[in-house]
Amino acid sequence: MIDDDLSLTFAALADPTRRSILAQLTRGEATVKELAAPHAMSLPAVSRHLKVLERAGLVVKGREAQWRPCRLETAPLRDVDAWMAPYRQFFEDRFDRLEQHLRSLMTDSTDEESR
Amino acid sequence: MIDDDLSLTFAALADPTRRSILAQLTRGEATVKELAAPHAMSLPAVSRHLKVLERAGLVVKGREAQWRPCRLETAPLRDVDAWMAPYRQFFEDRFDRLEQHLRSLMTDSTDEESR
DNA sequence: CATGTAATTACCTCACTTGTTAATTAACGA
DNA sequence: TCGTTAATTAACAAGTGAGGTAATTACATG
Repeated sequence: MIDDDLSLTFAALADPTRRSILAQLTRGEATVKELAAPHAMSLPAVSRHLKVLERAGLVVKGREAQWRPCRLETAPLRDVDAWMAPYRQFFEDRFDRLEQHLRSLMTDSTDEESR
Repeated sequence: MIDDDLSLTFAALADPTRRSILAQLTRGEATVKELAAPHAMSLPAVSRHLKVLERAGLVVKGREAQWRPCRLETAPLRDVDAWMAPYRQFFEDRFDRLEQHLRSLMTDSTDEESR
């Protein structure tokens, strides 16, 4: 994808293996081999997944001897969050309404207080 | 993509044209032709983009004579929002600190009311 | 019924992604 | 220096994505 940052980020997130890698990295730094371990996949494949995440800015790779400790970088996720903002009202309203509905159900079943 | 819902959603969002279409739909329903108008692209191309969005559940198409009024559906975005939750702590801390900083700047410059 | 409009489907092309195995680079350590 | 380990790169196959034009479907209307 020769696209913008947001497209790069979304494309990076559009793969279960890569999302799994990100989840792993929330538990701290890890080497490529460590990140590859839980995935039924060759090491080069995981290495390329990491490259995609790196290109999207979601992962930063360091160098320690022959290891490449990978670290989570959430800046692109903040951009996703910002992109979501205009859409949030479309589902947060309904959620609020649902929450309100559930709350009214509770008050109805237990005791009075109509509005 | 023979993947899960989240991958389908992220893949659908990983294209500027499709995100532009979603933005258009926040301003109300629109036909395929209307959605295609702002994009320097053939109608079939836009039709296929809509199919991707539809498959991801982000767009619902109705039928009115020969028109297919498209409507925004944000349920998948709520799933994205939920997926982001564990990562939010990694960047919201900083944002909260910024918000707090800005708020303190405001109260400092205008007048009192600390807590 | 013929015509025009909205939209999709068919067909083709080009480029990229994802996975594999084999080879290569880089660094440590006996 | 030789062998081992970590990781990447090379080379290949298969699948997918995105675009175009041409043909087709579906509906409305003169």
